[in-house]
Amino acid sequence: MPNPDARLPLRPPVFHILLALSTEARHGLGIADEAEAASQGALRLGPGTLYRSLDEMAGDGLVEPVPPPEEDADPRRKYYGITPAGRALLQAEVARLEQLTRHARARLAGDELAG
Amino acid sequence: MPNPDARLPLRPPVFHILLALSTEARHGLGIADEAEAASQGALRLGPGTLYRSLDEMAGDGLVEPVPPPEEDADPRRKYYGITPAGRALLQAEVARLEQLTRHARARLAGDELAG
DNA sequence: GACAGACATGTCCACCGTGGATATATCCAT
DNA sequence: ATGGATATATCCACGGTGGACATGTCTGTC
Repeated sequence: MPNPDARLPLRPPVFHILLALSTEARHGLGIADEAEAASQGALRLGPGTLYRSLDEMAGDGLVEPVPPPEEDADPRRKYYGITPAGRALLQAEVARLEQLTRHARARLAGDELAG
Repeated sequence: MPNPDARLPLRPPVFHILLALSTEARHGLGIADEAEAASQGALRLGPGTLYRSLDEMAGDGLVEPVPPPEEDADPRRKYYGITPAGRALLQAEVARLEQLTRHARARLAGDELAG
């Protein structure tokens, strides 16, 4: 992945899945729960989007199956971890969003008065 | 609009149209050009999305038709300006994106080494 | 040990937004 | 006057979304 920017912008489900996996490996529904909590309920990841995205992302090398982090984990759960390529792509997207918000902030300068 | 957050997140075209209008009134294609320049070519606003979005946003009171800013402007051009409601919504979305990037940055702490 | 309900993954389908193609009209330059 | 560029507007095929549904498995209770 010489140029992650070519894959940007990330679709919201892909972004939130990468973000949820950035701290630790999780299983499908655990990712959805984490994404919903992190966005304060704003994002609801339906099963269709969730599992299809995970398949695609695994095919693209952004995430990969990993063994369960706990010995006695529910064997139905399939855990995924983020790959270096996935982390690089997440960083590129965050940088892009930061640039976007900086640009917007510069344009909205002075509007704080209007609350 | 007592609670702008209820309309979040904004679809990318709506966000970029509001952003392009945040500094000055513009006409349709001028908005598309500005949005493309501001995103360094990353966003291409097709005519379908552009004019449909403008119609919807005008119906929602986010933008409104305004007289041409120049006396000798091309009469074919239809200029739009951002309304207070549109500006409030744009601010809410920027705040949401900032919170999202802060959250992501906190999780990616230490990754700068991998650059 | 059998049953019921919850949990986890996976598939299918209808809806919606996107953006390119196309159409129409008008402006500007030669 | 003619041709190319500009501007708005509509139409349609494509892709993504997410809810409904299906299947299988685990856990708790009696």
